[in-house]
Amino acid sequence: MNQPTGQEDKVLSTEEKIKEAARKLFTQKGFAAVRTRDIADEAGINLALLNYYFRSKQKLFDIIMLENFRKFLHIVSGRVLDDSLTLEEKIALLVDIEIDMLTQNPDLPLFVLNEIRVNPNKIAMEMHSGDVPGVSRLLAQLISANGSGEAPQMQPLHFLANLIGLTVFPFVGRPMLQKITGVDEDAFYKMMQERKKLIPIWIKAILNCS
Amino acid sequence: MNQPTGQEDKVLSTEEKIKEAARKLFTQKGFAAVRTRDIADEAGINLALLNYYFRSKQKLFDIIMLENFRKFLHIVSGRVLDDSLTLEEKIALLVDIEIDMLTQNPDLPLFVLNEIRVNPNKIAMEMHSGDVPGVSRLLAQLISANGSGEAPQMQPLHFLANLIGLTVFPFVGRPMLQKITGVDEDAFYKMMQERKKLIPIWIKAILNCS
DNA sequence: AACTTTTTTAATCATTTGATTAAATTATTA
DNA sequence: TAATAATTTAATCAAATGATTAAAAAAGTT
Repeated sequence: MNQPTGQEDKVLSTEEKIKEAARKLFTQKGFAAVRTRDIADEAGINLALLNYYFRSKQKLFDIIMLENFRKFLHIVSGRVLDDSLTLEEKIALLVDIEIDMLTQNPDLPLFVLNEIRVNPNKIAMEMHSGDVPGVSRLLAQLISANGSGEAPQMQPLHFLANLIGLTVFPFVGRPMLQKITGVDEDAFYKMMQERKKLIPIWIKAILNCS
Repeated sequence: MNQPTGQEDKVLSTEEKIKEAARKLFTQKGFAAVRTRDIADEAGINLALLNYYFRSKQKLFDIIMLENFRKFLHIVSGRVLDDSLTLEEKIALLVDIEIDMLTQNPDLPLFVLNEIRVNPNKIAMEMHSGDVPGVSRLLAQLISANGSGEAPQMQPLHFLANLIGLTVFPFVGRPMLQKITGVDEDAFYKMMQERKKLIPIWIKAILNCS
């Protein structure tokens, strides 16, 4: 009758309904701005069930936070990790994957960046002592490229800040950018698709100009 | 005896003490995560004085929000507005000013970006119907440069996203970037100073490569 | 069907929190 | 100095909020 028809959260267990409601609200507004009653209403369940399944608001939040972190960071590791691609190819792949992820989860980066600022240590173990798998290999590749004459030197932090900044920032600043430029939502997301091709070119230009 | 010695908030009126405490906490943690008692404690005043001087938590927050917005956006307009500088010169000036501002107010961008997301309309009038003075002139200059053969075409949104992304993002993502790259705080802020010179070069390279 | 376990509900608790009040203190004015 | 106004304080209120409880309903088991 009703297979996954599109958006409705049918055929979800109570526990899943709560979690999805919590994910939506927490990711949108952060821990402090969300009431447990908001979550219960959004999920369409009795308030007590939240505590029945998840013990406390904080424990529920922690689950969502961890999943959001993984979604934001682990994108990188999976496909970029193994292959023996060139630096340029990896960049192109990474940007492509990341922009798709951001298009589907536009609230994610602001949530993650806020959480990291509030609690820089809680994330520490998630990127196990500063080692997000894919990224560290990418940086190693950058450094070895630094040695060869191919591209001039660039500090890993500058490189990462540029790559993530160009990729992620437009999503974080979307309302501001739209307001200033007058671009509507459709056009905005089309331009984000354009950036899949543009950012790798720009990064290359940046690497070859200092 | 004690002139402005450096950091202490001496010789501040009660009203000013409350406002400074509120600015610090609200900018750091947002509206919902801050208690009026936190503000009173931080300011070292009686809780009732907050309402005596500012009526409500919301009204106090609105004042701080407006000032933070102006600080974040109006940087641009002042000095970049009048001069008859070239596009490149304006970019260099803008990046320089903005990085100094961000170094002194590292919490500002995340606060502003959060607020804009929560309430995109409240900001609308602050950048009066999409017209931040300095920026609109900058974009006009970009578009006219688009016409001349000097630099290839680039959409204003891409241009702005790149410029702001390269400039602002490192501050928003500082804890993450530090954790991944292992760069300590001193080195980080030194690199932000480097970016004053680097970003204009990079932007130029980006404009000349598509 | 009888019984047990799991899930759900409505009601309630204890704290927290934004705000107010009336009295006390300090500063200002006449 | 006396009177008046402004500021500050401690106590308190009412609503919001996270959490719990006991009973009811549903699902599962024998």
